[in-house]
Amino acid sequence: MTDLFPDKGHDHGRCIDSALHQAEIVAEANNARFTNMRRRVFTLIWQSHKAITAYELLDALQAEGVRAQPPTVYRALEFLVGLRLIHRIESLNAYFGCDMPDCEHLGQYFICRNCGRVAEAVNEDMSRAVRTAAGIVGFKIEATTIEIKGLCHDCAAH
Amino acid sequence: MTDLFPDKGHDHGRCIDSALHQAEIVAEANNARFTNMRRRVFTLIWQSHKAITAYELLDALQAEGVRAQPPTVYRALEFLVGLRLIHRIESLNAYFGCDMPDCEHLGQYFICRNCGRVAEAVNEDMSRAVRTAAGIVGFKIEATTIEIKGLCHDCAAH
DNA sequence: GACGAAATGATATAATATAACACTTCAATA
DNA sequence: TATTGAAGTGTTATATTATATCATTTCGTC
Repeated sequence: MTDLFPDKGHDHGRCIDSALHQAEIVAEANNARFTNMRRRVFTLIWQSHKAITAYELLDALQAEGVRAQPPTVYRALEFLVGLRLIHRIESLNAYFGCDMPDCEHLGQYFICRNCGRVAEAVNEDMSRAVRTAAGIVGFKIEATTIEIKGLCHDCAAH
Repeated sequence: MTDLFPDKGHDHGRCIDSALHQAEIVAEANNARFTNMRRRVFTLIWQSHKAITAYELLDALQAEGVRAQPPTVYRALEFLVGLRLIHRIESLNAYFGCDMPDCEHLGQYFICRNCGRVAEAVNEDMSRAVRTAAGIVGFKIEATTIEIKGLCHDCAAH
């Protein structure tokens, strides 16, 4: 078994740094401006491996002393989702950092209801199953949402 | 190709009747009361093959002369979702009638962004892929959301 | 430095959802 | 059949999530 969820002792500072670095590259490649506000929001999202809501981000920004309003947060989120630097988890109305923003992928999200952590997986069998099912019914796919709720390995064990 | 979406000329009255009939059976089997309000909401959801939001339902009820408030609608929805008589489409914040409430299934929803229709499919390859992926990472599944947006066969053709 | 496009600020409000408490309905049964 | 208790619904208020609109600022380009 390979646990997708990060170790308890993992060096989270490195997670964030690496994500930021990748994000800068992606933004650059898209001729998009990775502004201060966007960087702040992105960094806040990466503070944990949980999904975070727009208003939690807003509170966090305000706690940092930034005078922000909802539209500011939603704009940053829209930007980041657009570049696939983060993903929106529909069933939580929340956002989650993507750790493979440089390749197009159909991600599936495992969401632990106990610890709140989210892990993204890419699974070719699943992608193929979706494509095949769509093909059979003549459906032209534009976006796919796969969200799986339950207990992560750690939480299921306790 | 088998189009999951109903024919233009299909007898929708029969859809509704059949759904209502099945719903009554399911409710009975669960010792649950299929009250007037719940029946009204259920019937409204089945008025079309589109997903409908809570507030659209509320408006429809009020248009029928029923003096309803949001909690009334949300309670009926909760009841119906609980019995799996309807499904919530997370990415639309909307609800959709299930046409196979009598068997437990992992459904996937094809949502046409042009005509708004939704079709539910059950696909064993996909279910297996989800289970396998979860097994590999030691995740205990409790609920799965699969929503696919794009163009249905009819709309893609035009 | 002037200009225009993009980003952000600011205010207001729309859309979605739930908490809390009062009242009614209904089926079981005393 | 009257009682009663649980389930359902009514009602009011409010929480949560999201967007529209217009003013101002920032920033790269000329």
